[in-house]
Amino acid sequence: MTNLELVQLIFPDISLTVEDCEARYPARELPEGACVTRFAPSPTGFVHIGNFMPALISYVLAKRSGGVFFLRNEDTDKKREVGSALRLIMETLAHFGILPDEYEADGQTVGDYGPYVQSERKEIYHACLKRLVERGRAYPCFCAPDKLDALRASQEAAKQRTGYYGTYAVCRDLSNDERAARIRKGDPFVLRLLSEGHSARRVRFRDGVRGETDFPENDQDIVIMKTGWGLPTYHFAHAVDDHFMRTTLVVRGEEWLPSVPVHLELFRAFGWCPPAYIHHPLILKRDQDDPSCVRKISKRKDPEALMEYYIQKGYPIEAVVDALMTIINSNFEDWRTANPGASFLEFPFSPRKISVSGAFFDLDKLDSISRERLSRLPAVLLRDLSCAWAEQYNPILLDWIRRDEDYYTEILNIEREQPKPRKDVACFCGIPDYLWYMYDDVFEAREKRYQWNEGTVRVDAAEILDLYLAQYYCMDSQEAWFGAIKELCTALGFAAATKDYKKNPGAYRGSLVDVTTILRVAATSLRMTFDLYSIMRLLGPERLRRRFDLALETL
RNA sequence: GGCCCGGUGGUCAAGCGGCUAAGACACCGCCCUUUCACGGCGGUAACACGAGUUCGAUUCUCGUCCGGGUCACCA
Repeated sequence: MTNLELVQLIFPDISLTVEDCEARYPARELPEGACVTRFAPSPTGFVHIGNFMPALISYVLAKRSGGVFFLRNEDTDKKREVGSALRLIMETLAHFGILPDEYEADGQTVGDYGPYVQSERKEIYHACLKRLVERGRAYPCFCAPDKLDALRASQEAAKQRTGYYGTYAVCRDLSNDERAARIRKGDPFVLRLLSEGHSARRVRFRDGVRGETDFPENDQDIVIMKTGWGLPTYHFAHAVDDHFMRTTLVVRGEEWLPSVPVHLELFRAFGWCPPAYIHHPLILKRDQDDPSCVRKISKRKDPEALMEYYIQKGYPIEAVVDALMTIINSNFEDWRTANPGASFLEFPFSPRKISVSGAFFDLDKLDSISRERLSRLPAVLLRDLSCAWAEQYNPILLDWIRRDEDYYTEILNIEREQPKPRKDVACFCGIPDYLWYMYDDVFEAREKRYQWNEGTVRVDAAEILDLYLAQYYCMDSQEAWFGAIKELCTALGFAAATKDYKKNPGAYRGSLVDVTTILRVAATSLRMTFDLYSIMRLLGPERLRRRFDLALETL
């Protein structure tokens, strides 16, 4: 039996050819130097930071070069597929401003190189598989999983390289007649690549991060079509899809580096030109339970591995992107300092500046970047962003905002729109802790400890608070108010200037700091708050009086 | 175990044969200050180890050690 007859037996219904595909997916007409990149997730759940990283790099590189960035749904593993995952992935990407030029969603296909869902590309894979079988570069393998397990075990015992290769590739040597007979009998089978590689020879290729690299050639007869629905494996789909979708640059994690020889052999088997590759370093994590263990950041163990984490916490998208870019590209931070307002797309991204070793993702650093960004936002913008976030993730904050948006905005505006704004909040979820005490019901309901200075006594505090409300509640301006505070100090025998007190502590009951601390703690229960004048002004005398009464009871 | 990729302060990292080895985050101290914060100034802290090449190695070579990745009909 000839290869052609065997092909007919395996793929009786496929009339599509590789040439048809070539014609259907012609080379893209793009400007010189434009790259075509893609994000190719498998729809198994939330977006992992390790997937977001290549998506971000791919997007930047495509956009900056005037190229195309597309989304391909790699749903060939039907066991792990989660139905809603693709939608979620697209939403997450969109949340961070990454919008693919070509994609398929809700039955809508955008772009000329689709379908963009692998399970819908079966005919294309089969056309390519046909070609390989015809040429004798692929063959059906009937080895059952348990047989392969046994093979591996025996190889390990004999200290041999494991895998399906050389003389271990027993189905290689089946005649086409035997193959046909078993197929007709209904025996399940996979299709394997017939590798022409030799492990003693080496393949050279250029990685965009590391430069020239070489590996032993692939000599494994890897599975290229799985049993069952006849879907391709990742390796095969990668070659076929990225060829016909005319991808010019594949960005993926370093964990793929060892399989490059496989991919190169696949491309060569078809006579196709492989894309350029960038293998970026992995994001690592020190294990909580075992600090000596460093590992790939993991969905299961590390909440911050999911992009969803940053959305839920309410980090501004620019901060997350900046934090990631800082890790990816060693000169991003300097650029950001020089261009604080620019979009990350303006950053002259150079693959050669991608670092080569794995990195810990530092949440402190993210917080710092985020604080900086949030502090530069006008109050109304922060109000809108945090409100939109609260609608999704924090009904309590939403309630506070909705009661009186202007009041909320005024609180946010305290010490904000000025050259050196406060940097108290790193994410929207930090806002309630920042301003809870400005809401009376929250303030009164919360169990709290009044952070009085050591030695503060009731009579002193009462005297200060009474006098303050009775005579010195002056709110014309910050200056007038502060003047009143000083006057109050003098009237009660406190030093109005800290320096005077330091010079001669015995001459006073205390200093202005003691007085303002009493006022602050009485008003908020806290020693650490934003500007006291603003708090007093927003609270007003009635609410203050009530708070002062409450406070005195704790002394 | 085989193959691969790495190894500069706690973290991210500049460096690309000659430097007192940048910077950022974190931490500590001081100053400023009505508190906090912001800001300013300063500080602690690093080239994994051993050979070689060289007048000279963080930088080049080799070895050792350590870490990571990968060896599926998962991607």
